[in-house]
Amino acid sequence: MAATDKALAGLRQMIASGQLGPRAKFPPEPELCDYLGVSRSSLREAVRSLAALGVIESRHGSGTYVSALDPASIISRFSLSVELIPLEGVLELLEVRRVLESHATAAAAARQDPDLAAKLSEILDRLESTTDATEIQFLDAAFHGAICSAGGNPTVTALTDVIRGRGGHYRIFEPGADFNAIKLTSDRGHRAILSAIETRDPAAAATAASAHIAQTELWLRALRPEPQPDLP
Amino acid sequence: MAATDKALAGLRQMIASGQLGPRAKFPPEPELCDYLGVSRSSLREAVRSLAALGVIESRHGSGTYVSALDPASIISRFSLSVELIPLEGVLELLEVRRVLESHATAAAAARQDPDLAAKLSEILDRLESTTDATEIQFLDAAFHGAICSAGGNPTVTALTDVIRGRGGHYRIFEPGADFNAIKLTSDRGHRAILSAIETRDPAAAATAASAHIAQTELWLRALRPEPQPDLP
DNA sequence: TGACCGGAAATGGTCTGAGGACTTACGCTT
DNA sequence: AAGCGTAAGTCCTCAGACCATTTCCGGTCA
Repeated sequence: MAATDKALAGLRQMIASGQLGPRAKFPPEPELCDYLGVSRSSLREAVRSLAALGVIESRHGSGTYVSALDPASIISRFSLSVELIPLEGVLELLEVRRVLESHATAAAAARQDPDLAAKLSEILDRLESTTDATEIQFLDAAFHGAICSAGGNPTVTALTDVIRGRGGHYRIFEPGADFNAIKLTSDRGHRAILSAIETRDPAAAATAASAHIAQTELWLRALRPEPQPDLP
Repeated sequence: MAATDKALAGLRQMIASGQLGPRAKFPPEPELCDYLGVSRSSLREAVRSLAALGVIESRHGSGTYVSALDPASIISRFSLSVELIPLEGVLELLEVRRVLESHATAAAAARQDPDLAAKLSEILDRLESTTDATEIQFLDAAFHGAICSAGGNPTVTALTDVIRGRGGHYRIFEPGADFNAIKLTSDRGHRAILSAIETRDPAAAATAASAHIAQTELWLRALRPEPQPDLP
Protein backbone atom coordinates (compact mmCIF):
# COMPACT_ATOMS: atom_id res chain seq x y z
CA MET A 1 0.00 0.00 0.00
CA ALA A 2 1.20 3.51 -0.78
CA ALA A 3 2.66 5.48 2.12
CA THR A 4 0.03 8.20 2.30
CA ASP A 5 -2.77 5.66 1.98
CA LYS A 6 -1.21 3.63 4.75
CA ALA A 7 -1.12 6.69 6.98
CA LEU A 8 -4.69 7.59 6.03
CA ALA A 9 -5.94 4.12 6.86
CA GLY A 10 -4.02 4.11 10.13
CA LEU A 11 -5.41 7.45 11.25
CA ARG A 12 -8.97 6.45 10.38
CA GLN A 13 -8.49 3.17 12.18
CA MET A 14 -7.40 4.99 15.33
CA ILE A 15 -10.74 6.83 15.30
CA ALA A 16 -12.98 4.01 14.08
CA SER A 17 -11.64 1.61 16.69
CA GLY A 18 -12.59 3.98 19.47
CA GLN A 19 -8.96 4.42 20.48
CA LEU A 20 -9.53 8.15 19.93
CA GLY A 21 -12.98 9.64 20.46
CA PRO A 22 -14.35 13.05 19.42
CA ARG A 23 -12.02 15.94 20.38
CA ALA A 24 -9.26 13.54 21.45
CA LYS A 25 -5.65 14.58 20.82
CA PHE A 26 -3.33 12.67 18.51
CA PRO A 27 0.29 11.97 19.46
CA PRO A 28 2.86 14.42 18.05
CA GLU A 29 3.77 14.02 14.40
CA PRO A 30 7.16 12.31 14.91
CA GLU A 31 5.52 9.73 17.14
CA LEU A 32 2.74 9.10 14.61
CA CYS A 33 5.33 8.72 11.84
CA ASP A 34 7.04 6.02 13.84
CA TYR A 35 3.76 4.30 14.73
CA LEU A 36 2.45 4.33 11.16
CA GLY A 37 5.78 3.66 9.50
CA VAL A 38 5.77 6.61 7.10
CA SER A 39 7.71 9.83 6.68
CA ARG A 40 6.51 13.12 8.03
CA SER A 41 5.54 14.41 4.58
CA SER A 42 3.30 11.43 3.93
CA LEU A 43 1.74 11.65 7.37
CA ARG A 44 1.00 15.34 6.90
CA GLU A 45 -0.65 14.75 3.54
CA ALA A 46 -2.87 12.12 5.16
CA VAL A 47 -3.72 14.52 7.99
CA ARG A 48 -4.61 17.19 5.44
CA SER A 49 -6.95 14.78 3.70
CA LEU A 50 -8.86 14.03 6.86
CA ALA A 51 -8.82 17.70 7.85
CA ALA A 52 -10.43 18.59 4.51
CA LEU A 53 -13.18 16.10 5.30
CA GLY A 54 -13.77 17.62 8.73
CA VAL A 55 -12.59 14.55 10.61
CA ILE A 56 -9.37 16.02 12.04
CA GLU A 57 -8.23 19.49 13.07
CA SER A 58 -4.62 20.64 13.30
CA ARG A 59 -3.85 23.56 15.59
CA HIS A 60 -0.50 25.21 15.04
CA GLY A 61 1.66 24.97 18.13
CA SER A 62 -0.93 22.94 20.02
CA GLY A 63 -1.50 19.58 18.39
CA THR A 64 -3.70 17.50 16.10
CA TYR A 65 -7.18 16.58 17.30
CA VAL A 66 -10.15 14.49 16.30
CA SER A 67 -13.02 16.82 15.39
CA ALA A 68 -16.37 16.83 17.18
CA LEU A 69 -17.54 14.35 14.52
CA ASP A 70 -21.05 15.78 14.37
CA PRO A 71 -22.79 15.42 11.01
CA ALA A 72 -23.55 19.12 10.62
CA SER A 73 -19.95 20.33 10.81
CA ILE A 74 -18.77 17.52 8.55
CA ILE A 75 -21.41 18.31 5.96
CA SER A 76 -20.55 21.98 6.02
CA ARG A 77 -17.04 21.07 4.78
CA PHE A 78 -18.80 19.96 1.65
CA SER A 79 -19.28 23.51 0.52
CA LEU A 80 -15.63 23.56 -0.58
CA SER A 81 -16.43 21.00 -3.25
CA VAL A 82 -20.10 21.72 -3.92
CA GLU A 83 -19.29 25.31 -4.83
CA LEU A 84 -17.29 24.02 -7.78
CA ILE A 85 -20.04 21.84 -9.24
CA PRO A 86 -21.30 23.02 -12.66
CA LEU A 87 -24.91 24.10 -13.18
CA GLU A 88 -25.92 20.75 -14.60
CA GLY A 89 -25.15 19.09 -11.27
CA VAL A 90 -26.65 21.89 -9.20
CA LEU A 91 -30.07 21.03 -10.57
CA GLU A 92 -29.77 17.54 -9.11
CA LEU A 93 -28.73 19.04 -5.81
CA LEU A 94 -31.67 21.43 -5.80
CA GLU A 95 -34.04 18.50 -5.96
CA VAL A 96 -32.40 17.24 -2.79
CA ARG A 97 -32.82 20.62 -1.18
CA ARG A 98 -36.46 20.79 -2.24
CA VAL A 99 -37.27 17.46 -0.66
CA LEU A 100 -35.33 18.08 2.54
CA GLU A 101 -36.43 21.64 3.06
CA SER A 102 -40.03 20.75 2.40
CA HIS A 103 -39.74 18.17 5.14
CA ALA A 104 -38.02 20.59 7.53
CA THR A 105 -40.60 23.30 6.86
CA ALA A 106 -43.41 20.92 7.70
CA ALA A 107 -41.62 19.99 10.91
CA ALA A 108 -41.17 23.64 11.79
CA ALA A 109 -44.87 24.29 11.27
CA ALA A 110 -45.76 21.36 13.48
CA ARG A 111 -43.43 22.43 16.27
CA GLN A 112 -45.25 25.64 17.11
CA ASP A 113 -42.24 27.68 18.17
CA PRO A 114 -43.90 30.90 19.42
CA ASP A 115 -41.01 33.18 18.32
CA LEU A 116 -40.43 31.72 14.89
CA ALA A 117 -43.29 33.40 13.03
CA ALA A 118 -42.38 36.84 14.35
CA LYS A 119 -38.75 36.39 13.43
CA LEU A 120 -39.64 35.22 9.93
CA SER A 121 -42.08 38.05 9.45
CA GLU A 122 -39.41 40.61 10.26
CA ILE A 123 -37.00 39.01 7.80
CA LEU A 124 -39.62 39.11 5.05
CA ASP A 125 -40.42 42.75 5.74
CA ARG A 126 -36.79 43.64 5.16
CA LEU A 127 -36.51 41.27 2.20
CA GLU A 128 -39.48 42.81 0.42
CA SER A 129 -38.16 46.32 0.81
CA THR A 130 -34.75 45.83 -0.80
CA THR A 131 -33.52 45.34 -4.34
CA ASP A 132 -29.87 44.77 -3.53
CA ALA A 133 -28.83 41.35 -4.86
CA THR A 134 -26.40 40.64 -2.02
CA GLU A 135 -28.90 41.59 0.64
CA ILE A 136 -31.64 39.58 -1.02
CA GLN A 137 -29.39 36.55 -0.97
CA PHE A 138 -28.48 37.12 2.68
CA LEU A 139 -32.07 37.57 3.84
CA ASP A 140 -33.30 34.66 1.76
CA ALA A 141 -30.70 32.45 3.40
CA ALA A 142 -31.70 33.77 6.82
CA PHE A 143 -35.37 32.99 6.17
CA HIS A 144 -34.85 29.45 4.96
CA GLY A 145 -32.11 28.81 7.50
CA ALA A 146 -34.30 29.84 10.42
CA ILE A 147 -37.05 27.52 9.25
CA CYS A 148 -34.70 24.57 8.80
CA SER A 149 -33.22 25.14 12.23
CA ALA A 150 -36.71 25.11 13.70
CA GLY A 151 -37.24 21.80 11.96
CA GLY A 152 -35.03 20.27 14.60
CA ASN A 153 -32.49 18.31 12.53
CA PRO A 154 -29.11 20.11 12.30
CA THR A 155 -27.98 17.70 9.59
CA VAL A 156 -30.83 18.77 7.34
CA THR A 157 -30.01 22.40 8.06
CA ALA A 158 -26.36 21.89 7.16
CA LEU A 159 -27.19 20.11 3.91
CA THR A 160 -29.69 22.69 2.75
CA ASP A 161 -27.27 25.48 3.70
CA VAL A 162 -24.55 23.99 1.52
CA ILE A 163 -26.86 23.56 -1.45
CA ARG A 164 -28.42 26.99 -1.06
CA GLY A 165 -24.95 28.50 -0.95
CA ARG A 166 -24.12 26.92 -4.27
CA GLY A 167 -27.33 27.98 -5.96
CA GLY A 168 -26.89 31.50 -4.73
CA HIS A 169 -23.83 31.95 -6.87
CA TYR A 170 -25.96 32.12 -9.95
CA ARG A 171 -27.52 35.39 -8.87
CA ILE A 172 -30.98 35.01 -10.22
CA PHE A 173 -31.76 38.34 -8.65
CA GLU A 174 -29.39 40.49 -10.63
CA PRO A 175 -31.40 43.48 -11.83
CA GLY A 176 -32.52 42.75 -15.35
CA ALA A 177 -35.50 42.31 -17.60
CA ASP A 178 -37.44 39.87 -15.43
CA PHE A 179 -36.22 41.14 -12.09
CA ASN A 180 -39.49 42.59 -10.88
CA ALA A 181 -41.55 39.56 -11.89
CA ILE A 182 -39.10 37.12 -10.35
CA LYS A 183 -38.81 39.10 -7.15
CA LEU A 184 -42.58 39.34 -6.82
CA THR A 185 -43.02 35.60 -7.31
CA SER A 186 -40.30 34.87 -4.81
CA ASP A 187 -41.78 37.20 -2.21
CA ARG A 188 -45.19 35.60 -2.61
CA GLY A 189 -43.65 32.18 -2.15
CA HIS A 190 -42.07 33.26 1.10
CA ARG A 191 -45.34 34.68 2.37
CA ALA A 192 -47.13 31.43 1.56
CA ILE A 193 -44.58 29.50 3.60
CA LEU A 194 -44.87 31.91 6.52
CA SER A 195 -48.64 31.76 6.37
CA ALA A 196 -48.61 27.98 6.64
CA ILE A 197 -46.24 28.15 9.60
CA GLU A 198 -48.41 30.75 11.33
CA THR A 199 -51.48 28.57 10.95
CA ARG A 200 -49.58 25.46 12.17
CA ASP A 201 -50.35 23.60 8.96
CA PRO A 202 -47.51 21.16 8.20
CA ALA A 203 -49.00 19.87 4.96
CA ALA A 204 -49.48 23.36 3.60
CA ALA A 205 -45.99 24.30 4.74
CA ALA A 206 -44.46 21.35 2.93
CA THR A 207 -46.35 22.16 -0.25
CA ALA A 208 -45.48 25.85 -0.12
CA ALA A 209 -41.78 25.17 0.48
CA SER A 210 -41.67 22.59 -2.27
CA ALA A 211 -43.36 24.90 -4.73
CA HIS A 212 -41.08 27.79 -3.83
CA ILE A 213 -37.90 25.79 -4.40
CA ALA A 214 -39.28 24.15 -7.53
CA GLN A 215 -39.75 27.65 -8.87
CA THR A 216 -36.08 28.37 -8.20
CA GLU A 217 -35.19 25.21 -10.10
CA LEU A 218 -37.15 26.44 -13.09
CA TRP A 219 -35.36 29.78 -13.07
CA LEU A 220 -32.00 28.06 -12.87
CA ARG A 221 -32.91 25.61 -15.58
CA ALA A 222 -33.65 28.54 -17.85
CA LEU A 223 -30.06 29.65 -17.40
CA ARG A 224 -28.75 26.31 -18.61
CA PRO A 225 -27.54 26.40 -22.18
CA GLU A 226 -28.87 23.64 -24.38
CA PRO A 227 -26.49 20.70 -24.52
CA GLN A 228 -24.32 20.82 -27.61
CA PRO A 229 -24.79 17.87 -29.99
CA ASP A 230 -21.67 15.91 -30.77
CA LEU A 231 -20.42 16.98 -34.16
CA PRO A 232 -18.32 14.53 -36.20
CA MET B 1 -2.30 33.86 4.42
CA ALA B 2 -0.67 30.55 5.24
CA ALA B 3 1.12 28.80 2.41
CA THR B 4 -1.14 25.77 2.15
CA ASP B 5 -4.25 27.94 2.33
CA LYS B 6 -2.85 30.15 -0.39
CA ALA B 7 -2.27 27.12 -2.60
CA LEU B 8 -5.73 25.78 -1.80
CA ALA B 9 -7.38 29.05 -2.71
CA GLY B 10 -5.34 29.30 -5.89
CA LEU B 11 -6.24 25.82 -7.05
CA ARG B 12 -9.93 26.34 -6.35
CA GLN B 13 -9.81 29.65 -8.15
CA MET B 14 -8.35 28.00 -11.23
CA ILE B 15 -11.40 25.75 -11.34
CA ALA B 16 -14.05 28.24 -10.25
CA SER B 17 -12.92 30.80 -12.82
CA GLY B 18 -13.43 28.32 -15.61
CA GLN B 19 -9.72 28.36 -16.45
CA LEU B 20 -9.82 24.59 -15.91
CA GLY B 21 -13.03 22.66 -16.59
CA PRO B 22 -13.99 19.11 -15.59
CA ARG B 23 -11.25 16.54 -16.42
CA ALA B 24 -8.77 19.27 -17.38
CA LYS B 25 -5.10 18.72 -16.58
CA PHE B 26 -3.13 20.91 -14.19
CA PRO B 27 0.39 22.06 -14.98
CA PRO B 28 3.21 19.98 -13.42
CA GLU B 29 3.91 20.50 -9.74
CA PRO B 30 7.03 22.66 -10.13
CA GLU B 31 5.17 24.99 -12.45
CA LEU B 32 2.22 25.25 -10.04
CA CYS B 33 4.62 25.97 -7.17
CA ASP B 34 6.04 28.88 -9.11
CA TYR B 35 2.60 30.14 -10.15
CA LEU B 36 1.15 29.93 -6.65
CA GLY B 37 4.29 31.03 -4.84
CA VAL B 38 4.55 28.09 -2.44
CA SER B 39 6.87 25.14 -1.96
CA ARG B 40 6.12 21.69 -3.26
CA SER B 41 5.23 20.39 0.21
CA SER B 42 2.57 23.04 0.67
CA LEU B 43 1.23 22.58 -2.83
CA ARG B 44 0.97 18.84 -2.35
CA GLU B 45 -0.91 19.24 0.93
CA ALA B 46 -3.38 21.53 -0.81
CA VAL B 47 -3.76 19.03 -3.65
CA ARG B 48 -4.42 16.26 -1.14
CA SER B 49 -7.14 18.36 0.48
CA LEU B 50 -8.99 18.86 -2.76
CA ALA B 51 -8.42 15.24 -3.74
CA ALA B 52 -10.04 14.13 -0.48
CA LEU B 53 -13.07 16.24 -1.39
CA GLY B 54 -13.29 14.66 -4.84
CA VAL B 55 -12.50 17.88 -6.67
CA ILE B 56 -9.17 16.86 -8.22
CA GLU B 57 -7.37 13.59 -8.89
CA SER B 58 -3.65 12.88 -8.94
CA ARG B 59 -2.46 10.04 -11.17
CA HIS B 60 1.01 8.76 -10.45
CA GLY B 61 3.26 9.26 -13.44
CA SER B 62 0.58 11.01 -15.46
CA GLY B 63 -0.47 14.29 -13.89
CA THR B 64 -3.02 16.08 -11.75
CA TYR B 65 -6.52 16.55 -13.13
CA VAL B 66 -9.80 18.24 -12.28
CA SER B 67 -12.37 15.56 -11.48
CA ALA B 68 -15.61 15.08 -13.41
CA LEU B 69 -17.22 17.40 -10.84
CA ASP B 70 -20.51 15.52 -10.84
CA PRO B 71 -22.42 15.62 -7.55
CA ALA B 72 -22.69 11.85 -7.18
CA SER B 73 -18.96 11.15 -7.21
CA ILE B 74 -18.27 14.09 -4.92
CA ILE B 75 -20.89 12.95 -2.44
CA SER B 76 -19.53 9.42 -2.45
CA ARG B 77 -16.24 10.79 -1.07
CA PHE B 78 -18.27 11.66 1.99
CA SER B 79 -18.30 8.07 3.09
CA LEU B 80 -14.73 8.50 4.35
CA SER B 81 -15.97 10.92 6.99
CA VAL B 82 -19.53 9.71 7.50
CA GLU B 83 -18.28 6.25 8.44
CA LEU B 84 -16.60 7.78 11.48
CA ILE B 85 -19.67 9.58 12.82
CA PRO B 86 -20.89 8.22 16.19
CA LEU B 87 -24.34 6.68 16.56
CA GLU B 88 -25.84 9.85 17.94
CA GLY B 89 -25.19 11.60 14.64
CA VAL B 90 -26.19 8.64 12.52
CA LEU B 91 -29.75 9.03 13.75
CA GLU B 92 -29.86 12.53 12.28
CA LEU B 93 -28.49 11.19 9.04
CA LEU B 94 -31.07 8.43 8.91
CA GLU B 95 -33.83 11.01 8.97
CA VAL B 96 -32.26 12.49 5.86
CA ARG B 97 -32.14 9.07 4.25
CA ARG B 98 -35.76 8.41 5.15
CA VAL B 99 -36.95 11.61 3.54
CA LEU B 100 -34.81 11.27 0.42
CA GLU B 101 -35.41 7.59 -0.12
CA SER B 102 -39.12 7.99 0.39
CA HIS B 103 -39.06 10.60 -2.35
CA ALA B 104 -36.96 8.43 -4.67
CA THR B 105 -39.15 5.40 -4.08
CA ALA B 106 -42.23 7.38 -5.05
CA ALA B 107 -40.47 8.56 -8.19
CA ALA B 108 -39.48 4.98 -9.02
CA ALA B 109 -43.08 3.86 -8.64
CA ALA B 110 -44.26 6.65 -10.90
CA ARG B 111 -41.71 5.92 -13.60
CA GLN B 112 -43.05 2.50 -14.49
CA ASP B 113 -39.75 0.90 -15.43
CA PRO B 114 -40.90 -2.51 -16.74
CA ASP B 115 -37.81 -4.40 -15.55
CA LEU B 116 -37.55 -2.89 -12.08
CA ALA B 117 -40.22 -4.94 -10.34
CA ALA B 118 -38.82 -8.23 -11.63
CA LYS B 119 -35.30 -7.29 -10.56
CA LEU B 120 -36.47 -6.27 -7.10
CA SER B 121 -38.53 -9.39 -6.71
CA GLU B 122 -35.52 -11.57 -7.42
CA ILE B 123 -33.44 -9.67 -4.87
CA LEU B 124 -36.12 -10.14 -2.22
CA ASP B 125 -36.39 -13.86 -2.92
CA ARG B 126 -32.70 -14.25 -2.20
CA LEU B 127 -32.86 -11.88 0.76
CA GLU B 128 -35.67 -13.81 2.42
CA SER B 129 -33.84 -17.10 2.10
CA THR B 130 -30.60 -16.15 3.82
CA THR B 131 -29.60 -15.54 7.43
CA ASP B 132 -26.02 -14.46 6.77
CA ALA B 133 -25.52 -10.94 8.10
CA THR B 134 -23.09 -9.89 5.37
CA GLU B 135 -25.35 -11.18 2.61
CA ILE B 136 -28.39 -9.55 4.18
CA GLN B 137 -26.57 -6.24 4.20
CA PHE B 138 -25.45 -6.68 0.59
CA LEU B 139 -28.91 -7.60 -0.72
CA ASP B 140 -30.61 -4.89 1.31
CA ALA B 141 -28.26 -2.34 -0.23
CA ALA B 142 -28.94 -3.78 -3.69
CA PHE B 143 -32.70 -3.51 -3.17
CA HIS B 144 -32.72 0.07 -1.97
CA GLY B 145 -29.98 1.09 -4.39
CA ALA B 146 -31.89 -0.22 -7.39
CA ILE B 147 -34.98 1.69 -6.32
CA CYS B 148 -33.07 4.95 -5.79
CA SER B 149 -31.39 4.59 -9.17
CA ALA B 150 -34.80 4.15 -10.76
CA GLY B 151 -35.84 7.37 -9.06
CA GLY B 152 -33.75 9.19 -11.61
CA ASN B 153 -31.58 11.44 -9.45
CA PRO B 154 -28.00 10.13 -9.06
CA THR B 155 -27.32 12.66 -6.32
CA VAL B 156 -30.08 11.21 -4.20
CA THR B 157 -28.76 7.73 -4.87
CA ALA B 158 -25.24 8.71 -3.83
CA LEU B 159 -26.44 10.37 -0.63
CA THR B 160 -28.62 7.47 0.44
CA ASP B 161 -25.80 5.04 -0.39
CA VAL B 162 -23.40 6.87 1.89
CA ILE B 163 -25.86 6.98 4.77
CA ARG B 164 -26.93 3.37 4.32
CA GLY B 165 -23.28 2.36 4.35
CA ARG B 166 -22.82 4.01 7.70
CA GLY B 167 -25.90 2.52 9.27
CA GLY B 168 -24.94 -0.92 8.07
CA HIS B 169 -21.92 -0.95 10.35
CA TYR B 170 -24.14 -1.41 13.33
CA ARG B 171 -25.18 -4.87 12.18
CA ILE B 172 -28.71 -4.96 13.40
CA PHE B 173 -28.96 -8.36 11.79
CA GLU B 174 -26.39 -10.17 13.87
CA PRO B 175 -28.03 -13.42 14.99
CA GLY B 176 -29.37 -12.88 18.46
CA ALA B 177 -32.47 -12.84 20.58
CA ASP B 178 -34.63 -10.67 18.34
CA PHE B 179 -33.12 -11.77 15.06
CA ASN B 180 -36.13 -13.61 13.73
CA ALA B 181 -38.61 -10.91 14.64
CA ILE B 182 -36.45 -8.15 13.19
CA LYS B 183 -35.79 -10.05 10.00
CA LEU B 184 -39.48 -10.79 9.54
CA THR B 185 -40.45 -7.16 10.00
CA SER B 186 -37.74 -6.06 7.60
CA ASP B 187 -38.80 -8.56 4.94
CA ARG B 188 -42.40 -7.44 5.20
CA GLY B 189 -41.33 -3.84 4.81
CA HIS B 190 -39.50 -4.69 1.61
CA ARG B 191 -42.49 -6.54 0.23
CA ALA B 192 -44.73 -3.56 0.96
CA ILE B 193 -42.39 -1.30 -0.99
CA LEU B 194 -42.22 -3.71 -3.91
CA SER B 195 -46.00 -4.07 -3.91
CA ALA B 196 -46.46 -0.32 -4.18
CA ILE B 197 -43.98 -0.16 -7.05
CA GLU B 198 -45.71 -3.03 -8.85
CA THR B 199 -49.06 -1.28 -8.60
CA ARG B 200 -47.56 2.07 -9.73
CA ASP B 201 -48.69 3.80 -6.57
CA PRO B 202 -46.24 6.60 -5.71
CA ALA B 203 -48.01 7.67 -2.53
CA ALA B 204 -48.08 4.14 -1.18
CA ALA B 205 -44.44 3.68 -2.18
CA ALA B 206 -43.40 6.80 -0.31
CA THR B 207 -45.29 5.74 2.78
CA ALA B 208 -43.91 2.21 2.70
CA ALA B 209 -40.32 3.36 2.24
CA SER B 210 -40.68 5.95 4.98
CA ALA B 211 -42.12 3.41 7.39
CA HIS B 212 -39.43 0.87 6.58
CA ILE B 213 -36.58 3.27 7.27
CA ALA B 214 -38.29 4.69 10.33
CA GLN B 215 -38.33 1.14 11.67
CA THR B 216 -34.58 0.95 11.15
CA GLU B 217 -34.22 4.20 13.06
CA LEU B 218 -36.10 2.69 15.98
CA TRP B 219 -33.86 -0.36 16.04
CA LEU B 220 -30.75 1.79 15.97
CA ARG B 221 -32.11 4.08 18.64
CA ALA B 222 -32.53 1.08 20.87
CA LEU B 223 -28.78 0.49 20.59
CA ARG B 224 -28.00 3.96 21.82
CA PRO B 225 -26.83 4.04 25.41
CA GLU B 226 -28.50 6.60 27.60
CA PRO B 227 -26.51 9.85 27.72
CA GLN B 228 -24.37 10.03 30.83
CA PRO B 229 -25.23 12.93 33.18
CA ASP B 230 -22.38 15.29 33.98
CA LEU B 231 -21.05 14.40 37.40
CA PRO B 232 -19.41 17.14 39.46
C1' DT C 1 -0.85 35.79 48.25
C1' DG C 2 -2.10 36.87 43.83
C1' DA C 3 -1.48 38.50 39.22
C1' DC C 4 1.57 39.39 35.72
C1' DC C 5 5.36 38.46 32.72
C1' DG C 6 9.16 36.33 30.38
C1' DG C 7 11.43 32.49 28.57
C1' DA C 8 11.78 27.64 27.50
C1' DA C 9 9.66 23.58 25.75
C1' DA C 10 6.40 21.34 22.79
C1' DT C 11 4.21 21.16 18.46
C1' DG C 12 2.64 22.00 13.91
C1' DG C 13 4.03 24.76 9.40
C1' DT C 14 7.21 25.54 5.58
C1' DC C 15 11.09 25.01 2.65
C1' DT C 16 14.83 22.53 0.14
C1' DG C 17 17.04 18.73 -2.18
C1' DA C 18 17.41 14.15 -3.55
C1' DG C 19 16.07 9.79 -5.40
C1' DG C 20 12.35 6.34 -6.58
C1' DA C 21 8.09 4.63 -9.12
C1' DC C 22 4.79 4.87 -12.54
C1' DT C 23 2.83 6.47 -17.04
C1' DT C 24 3.20 7.98 -21.54
C1' DA C 25 5.08 8.67 -25.99
C1' DC C 26 8.35 8.08 -29.34
C1' DG C 27 11.44 5.63 -32.34
C1' DC C 28 13.32 1.38 -33.51
C1' DT C 29 13.00 -3.33 -34.89
C1' DT C 30 10.77 -7.07 -36.96
C1' DA D 1 1.92 -2.33 -39.65
C1' DA D 2 2.54 -4.27 -35.16
C1' DG D 3 5.33 -5.00 -31.23
C1' DC D 4 8.85 -3.65 -28.11
C1' DG D 5 12.21 -1.11 -25.54
C1' DT D 6 13.93 3.09 -24.17
C1' DA D 7 13.62 7.81 -22.61
C1' DA D 8 11.17 11.68 -21.03
C1' DG D 9 7.64 13.46 -18.08
C1' DT D 10 5.27 13.43 -13.78
C1' DC D 11 3.89 12.29 -9.28
C1' DC D 12 5.47 9.80 -4.76
C1' DT D 13 8.39 9.33 -0.77
C1' DC D 14 11.97 10.34 2.24
C1' DA D 15 15.25 13.13 5.07
C1' DG D 16 16.81 17.21 7.38
C1' DA D 17 16.65 21.87 8.73
C1' DC D 18 14.50 25.93 10.31
C1' DC D 19 10.31 28.94 11.33
C1' DA D 20 5.82 30.21 13.80
C1' DT D 21 2.60 29.48 17.28
C1' DT D 22 0.90 27.77 21.46
C1' DT D 23 1.41 26.20 26.05
C1' DC D 24 3.31 25.86 30.47
C1' DC D 25 6.17 26.93 34.26
C1' DG D 26 8.96 29.62 37.16
C1' DG D 27 10.16 34.13 38.65
C1' DT D 28 8.96 38.82 39.67
C1' DC D 29 6.38 42.49 41.42
C1' DA D 30 2.43 44.74 43.61
